[in-house]
Amino acid sequence: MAADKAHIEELFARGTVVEVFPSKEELVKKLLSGEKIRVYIGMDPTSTALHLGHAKNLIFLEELRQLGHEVIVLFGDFTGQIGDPGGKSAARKQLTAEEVKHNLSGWLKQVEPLLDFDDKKNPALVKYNSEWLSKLSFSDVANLATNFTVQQMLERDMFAKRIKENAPIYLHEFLYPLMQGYDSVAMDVDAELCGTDQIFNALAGRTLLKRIKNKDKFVIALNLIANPKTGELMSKSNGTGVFVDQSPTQLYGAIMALPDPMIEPLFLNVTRIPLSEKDSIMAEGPRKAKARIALDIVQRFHGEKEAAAAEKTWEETFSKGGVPEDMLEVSFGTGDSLAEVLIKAGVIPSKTEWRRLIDGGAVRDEQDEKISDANFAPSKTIILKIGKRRFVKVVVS
RNA sequence: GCACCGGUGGCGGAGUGGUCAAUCGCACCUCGCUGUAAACGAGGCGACCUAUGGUCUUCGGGGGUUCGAAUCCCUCCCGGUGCACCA
Repeated sequence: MAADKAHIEELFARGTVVEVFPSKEELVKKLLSGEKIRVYIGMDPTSTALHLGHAKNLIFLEELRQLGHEVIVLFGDFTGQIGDPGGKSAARKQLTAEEVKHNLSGWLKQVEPLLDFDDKKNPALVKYNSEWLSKLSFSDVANLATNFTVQQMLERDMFAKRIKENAPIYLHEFLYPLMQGYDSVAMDVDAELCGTDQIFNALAGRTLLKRIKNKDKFVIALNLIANPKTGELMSKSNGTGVFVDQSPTQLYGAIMALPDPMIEPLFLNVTRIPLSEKDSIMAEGPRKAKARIALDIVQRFHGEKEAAAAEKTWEETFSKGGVPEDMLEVSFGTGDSLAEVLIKAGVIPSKTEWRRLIDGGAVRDEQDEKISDANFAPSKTIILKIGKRRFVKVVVS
C-alpha cells in the first residue's frame, strides 16, 4: 500500500494527537513504511448518545482506514458493566446488561456515518469485548493481575487523588485497566487510539501485549476537546456537549450555540476542512467561521443535501425569527389543558414551570405575540415558541 | 469489633427545635442586549390548586419525643478517622 505522506502530515498537524507511546517519531515511521497495521479504539457505551468528542476520535480512525490500515471499533459491552473508575470520589456506576444493550443499539447508528463499514477492500470492523472477557476464568484474571503491582495501579492520577482525599477505592476498579488491557491481547492489535484520559488503561494493554505476545503496541493518545478559554471539557454534565443523535437542524443549531472559543478546536479536530483554509475562514469572523464548521460537521453525519437544508432552516428560524420546519407536534383536543399536553410531550417539566415561563414572557405564538394566560387554550392549530429554542406545533383536533 | 466525626436540593456548602420549601456560590431556565456566541443587567429555580393566599411532599432509611423536627432521642444503612484484631 502507498503511504500518503501529505495525508499523514496533515493529520498530525491538526494537533489531535497529543502523545504517542513509545514515540511520535516511531509511529510516523511505521505509518510511512507502508506496512498495514491493526488499530482499534474502545468505547464503553455509558450513555445513549455520542458527542463530538467521541466523533473526533472515530473520524481520526476513519482516516487511518483510508490510509489502508485495519481499523476496529471495539464496544466495551463487558467493561461498561464494570465501570471505568471516574474522577469522582465514588466509583462510577456500573451499568446493567440491559442498559449496555440499550445504549449500544444507539451508538452503532451514530458511529456508522463516521466510518466506512462497507468498503469492499478494507471495511472498518466492529467488535465487542464480552466476546473474550466473559470467557476468562478467575485464574485467568489472577494471572493477568500478576503483571501489575498495586503501586502501579495507584499511580493512576484518579486513584492518587482519591487516596489524598481519603475517598474509597474499590478493588474491582483495579480490574478495569486489566480488562481493557486484555482487549489489546485478544485482538492482537498494533495500535490503540484513546483519549488522554485513557492513557493509563491503554498502557496497561501495552504492558500486557509486551508480556504475553512480546509485541510493542502503539498508544496514540488524542486530545479531549475543551473550551480553551474556560478549560471546560466537552461533556454532557457541563452542558458543552454536542450530541450527534440529533436531526440535522438540531445538530447545526447546537454547534451554533457553542461559545466562540470552541470554533478552533472543532475546526482542527472534528472537521476535515484543509488546514490551508483555516486562516481565511477564521478571518471572516466568529459567526461565519462557526457556520462553516457547523455545515461541515452536519454534512459528515447527514450528507450535503441535509446539511444545506439545515443551514437554510436555521438561518430562517433564528436569523430571521421564523420557526423550524421539523418541530414537535402535539395534538390538542377540546377540554385539554395545554400545560398537561406539553408536560406529556416532555416540552416542559411541570405546570408550575409553565406558569413561570408564561409569567416571564417566554411563551409566544408564531407572530411573536406573547401568551400571558397560563390557561390559554388554542382554538386552532398554532405554533408555540417557548424561550429561544423550544418550538411546538399544537394541532387542534 | 470499639470510639469519634459526618450523610442537606444537579454539585459545592450554610442551617443545628418554630420566622425553613431550607442563606449563599456554581450549574441550569427565562427576559433584556446580541451573532441561538461571550460579557453584562434583571428575574426564576419541589409540586399542585378555585392562587398577592393555600395544600402536599422534601434535608441517608425507619421509629420516637414535641403543639411544632433538617435541627432532640432510639435504631438501621452508608462514608471518613483513630484504636484493636489479623491463623
